Amino acid sequence: MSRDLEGRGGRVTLHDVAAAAGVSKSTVSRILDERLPQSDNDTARRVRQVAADLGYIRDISASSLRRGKTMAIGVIVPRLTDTVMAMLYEAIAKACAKSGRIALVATTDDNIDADERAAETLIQRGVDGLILATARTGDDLPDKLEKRGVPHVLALRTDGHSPSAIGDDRLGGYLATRHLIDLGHQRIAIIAGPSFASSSRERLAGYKQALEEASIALDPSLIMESSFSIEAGAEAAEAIMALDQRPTAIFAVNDNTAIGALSKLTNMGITVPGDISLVGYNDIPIVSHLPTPLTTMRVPFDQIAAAALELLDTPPAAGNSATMLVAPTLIPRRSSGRLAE
Amino acid sequence: MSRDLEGRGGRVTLHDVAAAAGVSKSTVSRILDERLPQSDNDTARRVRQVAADLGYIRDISASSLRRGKTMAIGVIVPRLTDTVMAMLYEAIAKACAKSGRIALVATTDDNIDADERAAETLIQRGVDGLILATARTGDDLPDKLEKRGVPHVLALRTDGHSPSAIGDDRLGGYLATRHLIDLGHQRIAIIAGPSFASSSRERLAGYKQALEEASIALDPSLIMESSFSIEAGAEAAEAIMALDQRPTAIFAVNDNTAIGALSKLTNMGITVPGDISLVGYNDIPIVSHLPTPLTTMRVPFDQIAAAALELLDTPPAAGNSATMLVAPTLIPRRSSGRLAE
DNA sequence: AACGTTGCTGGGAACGTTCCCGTTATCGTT
DNA sequence: AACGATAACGGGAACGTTCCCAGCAACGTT
Repeated sequence: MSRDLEGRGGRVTLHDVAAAAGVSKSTVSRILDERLPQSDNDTARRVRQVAADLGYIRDISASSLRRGKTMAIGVIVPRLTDTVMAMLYEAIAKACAKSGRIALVATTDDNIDADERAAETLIQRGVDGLILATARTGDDLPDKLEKRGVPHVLALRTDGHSPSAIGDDRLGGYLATRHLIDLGHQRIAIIAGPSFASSSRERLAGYKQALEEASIALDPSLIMESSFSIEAGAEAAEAIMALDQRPTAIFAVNDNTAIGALSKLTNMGITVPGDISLVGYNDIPIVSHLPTPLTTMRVPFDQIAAAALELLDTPPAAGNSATMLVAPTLIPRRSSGRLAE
Repeated sequence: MSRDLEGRGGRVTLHDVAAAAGVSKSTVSRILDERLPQSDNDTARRVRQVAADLGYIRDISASSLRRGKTMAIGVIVPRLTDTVMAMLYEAIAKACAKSGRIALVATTDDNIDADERAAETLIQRGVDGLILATARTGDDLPDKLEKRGVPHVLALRTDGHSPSAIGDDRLGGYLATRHLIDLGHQRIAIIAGPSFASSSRERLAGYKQALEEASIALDPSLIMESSFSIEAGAEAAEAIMALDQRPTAIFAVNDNTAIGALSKLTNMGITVPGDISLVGYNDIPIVSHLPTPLTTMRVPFDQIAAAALELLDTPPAAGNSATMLVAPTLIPRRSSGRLAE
């Protein structure tokens, strides 16, 4: 009632709360410290009440300055319009929220310079660590970060030596291909994605492994390198269908290329799964709603996000494995069917 | 060479730079202030050089504390896995970067409580302003923000009185419908979206306006309320096709519902555009790659983002129009065709 | 030669929080 | 009743930056 401070244009500070509650600002600070076990003192309760009444909000800048931490994590992805990246980011954001942190995101458009610029921007923002989903072979950003002492983790893709939280892409590639083999397919093409990404390389490796295990000879002409885009999927499908000996099934490195392939096949008058079976990867929301719902591999982004944060928080001891793998699961849908004899 | 400070575990501060350059920290601060016109003094150049050599990075927490600004803008969207929202966010992030700001994003999953929580989170993070893409009728968040003195703008959707940067949805609805009418269609259904969003309401209004202008009687049974989801589009399409008198064209309130509709129609053996024409809204990347590329309205998200920031920076004088409209354009593709006689 | 202008400089007080540390209160033990 | 242990508290110095203000030199004007 007799508070004449609050009108003062400015914000409610710790000092104001302290004055109103009749204690020192140190005490208020201690009581409102979310890291300490919440005391249910008499004063504690009163102070919390007063703080709430006054609408006190801790000034994060002052807090961060003093604590030396911002409780912010930087996330770098190629683009958010790629639903896979949006899913990853949302998972990371949710995991961050659980530990009172916030995830800042920057995009690079798959431009390798933008990658460094994005990192710089986020570092200037004072993030406590960086999660990179843009790793590609020959990218030295992780090493630079290492040298500068910036905590960082790779997600979804790995460079082979930096701490990484990734899906088990080899297993995924194996399971997807194995699924097609189990359906009777022998001649299976792969839209292989770019070789600069560990995810595509590993999925390809899993594909080869499944073929070998089933004693199916590897036909190099069935391996179509591509990018991750819808268009690349369409082009690859076209190239595959131009082969002398057409395959009866296609494993696409991700849902985007699968969508492109599906589109192209439909336009060529080739039915899925009637004429050809198709498997994608990632299980982005849209693929279950396509005219032909897509068989795909589901990746537990929540676990990848959690693993990434864990790696950031407790960097693995040198020599220890710094890669956390999470297993994908097959989601069978209509786009893959038994081979017609 | 003779710098023994930098080893000290910690960061390079203004003080270190000042010492190394032989000037006071005030001078360094002034020279490195990015808001002032860049002076090309003799000392200025030297200080900048020293700062770069030492790898000085301004502590954003300290800076924000002192300046009373964080140069961060909060963005609240339902979800980023909705490509429209991802596009909007990327546009905002880019616009922010131009003015040295960063965009923090929070998602609500279309949950109205999460809306307030998201705002709270971002405010606690000290954002200088908030951009809301979640406005719905009956939502009092904008008013609460107004009362608390938190600068804010609505984007994509408006509540009718808060400052808003939106597409001209009525025009868009009109143009889309008009396009179908021009192709000879008379019986046009609309998958109308949710009535809680101004965007769907206005697109519906535009639809009605186009019909009226063409003297086509409005048939209420052709108006299907829905959500914004793919599934809702499929359901709506099914309902529309169950009508006694089927329409020859459908205008879907957004691309998602159009995709759902397309999917359902295909599965019902109804061809697009052979049996029925279809128009979507937003031009998300995927729709140009569908088996039947989708005719849709393109929304200039860059302009919406720029307008939103402008409204945040220079709040319109009371009484002045607080709504900035940007016009969408029709992108004709294969999904809409001339009515077969 | 005295005077205001202009431009650059450095000292030092903020910004709001956290955290160290010395003080005081509370309690159970001998 | 005296004592040590434990817990809660308050004063005050940081954290790194910005910004006000006074000082000072250089300059052109009267």
